[in-house]
Amino acid sequence: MTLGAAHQTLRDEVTEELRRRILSGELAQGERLVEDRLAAALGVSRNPVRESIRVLAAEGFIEVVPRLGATVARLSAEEGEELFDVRMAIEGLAARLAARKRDPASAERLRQVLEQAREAVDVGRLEQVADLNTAFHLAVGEAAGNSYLSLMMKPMLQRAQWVFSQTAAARGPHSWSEHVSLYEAIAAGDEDEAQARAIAHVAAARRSFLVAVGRTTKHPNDWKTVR
Amino acid sequence: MTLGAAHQTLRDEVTEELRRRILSGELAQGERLVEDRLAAALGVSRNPVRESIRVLAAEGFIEVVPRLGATVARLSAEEGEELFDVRMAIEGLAARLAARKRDPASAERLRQVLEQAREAVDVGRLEQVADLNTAFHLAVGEAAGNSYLSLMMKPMLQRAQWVFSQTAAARGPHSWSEHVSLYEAIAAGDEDEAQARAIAHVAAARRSFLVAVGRTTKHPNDWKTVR
DNA sequence: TTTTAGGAGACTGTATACAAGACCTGACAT
DNA sequence: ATGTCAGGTCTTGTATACAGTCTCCTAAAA
Repeated sequence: MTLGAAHQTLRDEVTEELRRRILSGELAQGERLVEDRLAAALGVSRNPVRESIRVLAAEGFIEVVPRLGATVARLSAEEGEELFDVRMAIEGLAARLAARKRDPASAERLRQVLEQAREAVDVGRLEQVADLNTAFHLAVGEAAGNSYLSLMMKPMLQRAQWVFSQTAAARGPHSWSEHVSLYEAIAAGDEDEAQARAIAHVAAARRSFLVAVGRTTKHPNDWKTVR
Repeated sequence: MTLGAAHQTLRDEVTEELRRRILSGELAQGERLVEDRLAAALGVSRNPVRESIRVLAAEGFIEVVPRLGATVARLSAEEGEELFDVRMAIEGLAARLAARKRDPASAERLRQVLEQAREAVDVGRLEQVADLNTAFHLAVGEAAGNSYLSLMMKPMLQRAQWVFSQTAAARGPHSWSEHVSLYEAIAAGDEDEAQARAIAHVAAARRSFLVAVGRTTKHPNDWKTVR
């Protein structure tokens, strides 16, 4: 394997690599995660792998049954949809708090991500766009200046990205104009507007998701694959 | 140690025990968690302890710095207050969804917890009351029938319990009448009312907290319902 | 044909062993 | 006084070893 030198510990590298593989679909829903195999594949011992599994389980990407082992979680269409309810509540709050705080550095960070995204969209690097989308939403969360909110949002947004990647439900460029208008409301310090736009944005994403699920699956409740 | 036989694996027992010790204050904020010592104290090897630490870190009860070790997280008064913002958003949503769903089994569960709480209050078992309070809020979350919401709420509510226990900011019996009225709104299927009562309940808890820490309220947070 | 017993293999759970980083201390130099 | 360097200790990171449990396959019994 080629675990980068960015991390200090193998368990962090393994955690990130496993999360990446799950988000990218390399590890399919329901797929069994055999510690030995993963360890061998990543060139490490079982220990870092096990610790990673606990973390990813706590974040909801993996399901663990004692003595039976770990599997990649399954996302039913219903669970996918449910996530949007949570996102609306959480991201609406994040946008409101961010607007209230109106921190210049955070605003700069948002602009930065938007700029990167515009480039990535132009060049058509779809993979990167998904990451930047997550980064933008996360940056709104950070801008709220609420540490527990940030802690919650990170796995939540990664899960959202997962839902989309598993559904082939990418959103068009209008998603980015929604981001821009959300940014503007935050920068203007308009709490109500910021919250409303964040909620509307997630609601739009939900509609895209539902359309995609309706299109790409024969049995809406059984769009999951595997095992 | 007296690890019960309720669990199948040591790591689950250790996780629960460590969480309990943190919530109860036996392990103080900022206290260093030395794996060897914990393992010896609990009569297990370091391995289950390490895995527990990862889980509790993901839940925000422990902070880990690679190669330096783990410490019990510190709760500033500000962080404690911030948690209430998140709770209002999340628990408001949970109450709304629970009212929408109106599941009889869930309602029964809520009644059950309320009944147990009434007994515990009568007998004056304060320790148990705190647990039942958390159990009630969690039951509302379960009643919403949203799996990711439940996943989020469990650590969030435990953290809330921690905030209160660390602040000696217990609430009086009126907290339970608020619970009852929340239950009634849910059972009646009144979404708006349920959400409003949940938010009001958390807001009241926030005021108790602020009084206990001797802090003046920054933002009354009067924002209304969502959706 | 269905059911059940039992045993081999695979895998997880737990413990132990070893490697390496971080911190402290004290001597010595500037 | 400040700095820094060496060594020893404490602790975490990682690997390996062993034990216990589950699965699955096979074959005998009903």
